[in-house]
Amino acid sequence: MNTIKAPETEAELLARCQLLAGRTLGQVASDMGQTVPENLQRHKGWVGQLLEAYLGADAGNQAEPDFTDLAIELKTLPLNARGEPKESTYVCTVSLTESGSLQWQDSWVRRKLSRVLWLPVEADAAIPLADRYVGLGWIWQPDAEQERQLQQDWEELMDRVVLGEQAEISAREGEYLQIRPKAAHSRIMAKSLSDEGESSLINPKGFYLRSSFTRHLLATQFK
DNA sequence: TATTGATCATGC
DNA sequence: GCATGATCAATA
Repeated sequence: MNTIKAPETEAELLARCQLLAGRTLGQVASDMGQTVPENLQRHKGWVGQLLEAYLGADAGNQAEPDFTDLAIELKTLPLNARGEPKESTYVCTVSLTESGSLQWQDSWVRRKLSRVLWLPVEADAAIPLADRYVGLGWIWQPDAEQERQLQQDWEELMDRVVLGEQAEISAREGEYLQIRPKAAHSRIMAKSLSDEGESSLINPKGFYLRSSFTRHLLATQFK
């Protein structure tokens, strides 16, 4: 499979996005010397990893932005048949052990979302994987209002994590940012901090952006 | 049918 | 196990 060097400037990255726009996943996979899986049931991260490779993301599975030099995070935006975001977007794992002293300003969520390259991709189940078109990506930074919304949700959720209530947090909480299970399966256990400062075992959780939030981003970008 | 909770692949 | 990349599928 082919390897592509990381873009050196934001302009170079955007130029690559323009090459990508209007092409199908099958064409991109072919360029990269990859084969398209039959479906995504056993390849859930395939689209994201293919596009990372095509654009030259260099962070691999490190806890860093995809384009380390540019400090830009790449996220695909799966679209349904109506051209709206189909799924919530995974942001990062909930910090299990360092939750106590964390401030929004240096939180993992804020860092990851400070500069995001959104890349819309068709994800309607009726379209064969290889025939799905990639849209035009754009670089987003939260405006004051969006950041305020995210910070508010984040602080409410983190308050409960700090109180040792992480195990009880449900995906119903948070207006734009939610916490959901994030694991290989529901029986694996990770360390968390209980209210007594003891460690307890729960299943790991992650932060997600609700599709209502990304839908708004999309509408603002292409209005 | 939208949403919540569960699950799949990969690298170290 | 935990980080990356997400979508699947049961349920409300």
